[in-house]
Amino acid sequence: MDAQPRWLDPEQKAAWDSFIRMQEKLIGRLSRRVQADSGMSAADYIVLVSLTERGNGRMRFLDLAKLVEWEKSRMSHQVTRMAKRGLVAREECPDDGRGAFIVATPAGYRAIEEAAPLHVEHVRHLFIDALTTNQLRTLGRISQRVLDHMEKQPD
Amino acid sequence: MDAQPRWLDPEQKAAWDSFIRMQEKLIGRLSRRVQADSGMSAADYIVLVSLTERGNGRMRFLDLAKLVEWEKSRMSHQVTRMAKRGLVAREECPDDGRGAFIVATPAGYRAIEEAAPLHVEHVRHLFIDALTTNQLRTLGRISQRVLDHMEKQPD
DNA sequence: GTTCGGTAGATGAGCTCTCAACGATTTCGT
DNA sequence: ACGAAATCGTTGAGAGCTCATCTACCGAAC
Repeated sequence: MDAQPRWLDPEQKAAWDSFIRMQEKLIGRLSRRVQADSGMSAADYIVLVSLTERGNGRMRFLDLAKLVEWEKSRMSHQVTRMAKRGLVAREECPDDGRGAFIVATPAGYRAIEEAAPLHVEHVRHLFIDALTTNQLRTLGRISQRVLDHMEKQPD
Repeated sequence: MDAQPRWLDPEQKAAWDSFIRMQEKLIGRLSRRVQADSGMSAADYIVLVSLTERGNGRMRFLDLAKLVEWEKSRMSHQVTRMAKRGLVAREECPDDGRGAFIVATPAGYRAIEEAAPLHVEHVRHLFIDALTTNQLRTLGRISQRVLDHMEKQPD
């Protein structure tokens, strides 16, 4: 049966709404700014950061996809586009005939090194500066907690 | 000059990363679930909610766009698609020859009334249930603070 | 009443994402 | 060794978003 949905109480709803609005506005602004000052999309940016920071410029396709938590299809299209613009390249994997490496090109390194400082500044201005040290720490903990909670669920 | 970017310290970076990952994963899952169990995208959902909850099923085009903080172009395309599927309709505005009303159709009402309880359940399972009452309250306050901070900036 | 700037909204091109299907290889069971 | 199943990654179609541009209308100034 369960005909009565358990609606959120007003405080829960207010918190959820604030969170959603904040998050949308923040992400929206940040990606518009990154796009504006580096010509890269937020997706380009995160791919290059992951590749250079965590993989030393070279990573297996699916590892990269898992790292940023994208579907492989999305990553594949993204890599195709970035390869077309010369930011990354595909390389064959000797160990596994199906596999591929994604490699950051010199142009890719240049792009990310140029974009990163501006990106950090935007993160500061939009987000970090709005909060006290304690609030930021708290938000980090809460985020991690939601993340852990989701890990336990399928999907 | 300013050749040295002010990088985030490790704690700030960790908090930012957690927040970003959490937010992406959460939004991703939620919209996939809404899509899966109602056939509506998150965008459809929020448009219908805004329209029915705040406008009594009928709102001026730009008011709706402002309410959800979308560009008018996005809203226009969205309304076109939703109109094609019969969820909303456009109506002329007698007072202003340029203007238009967006109206939720009966099918739109049915769709939102069917989707809303499921939506709430997903929000609970993914998010609310992960946090204590206090944490949720805190997150709400922090979100509002970031929001207020952004309001003060252009863009 | 005409002209001029501003506002309401639509539209088209191009890029990005999702979903489902596919080809190619590897791995596993027997 | 051989067929089945799983894994790696690509592709195409269709939906969605952004940006620039466009038309139609309003309101005020002259």
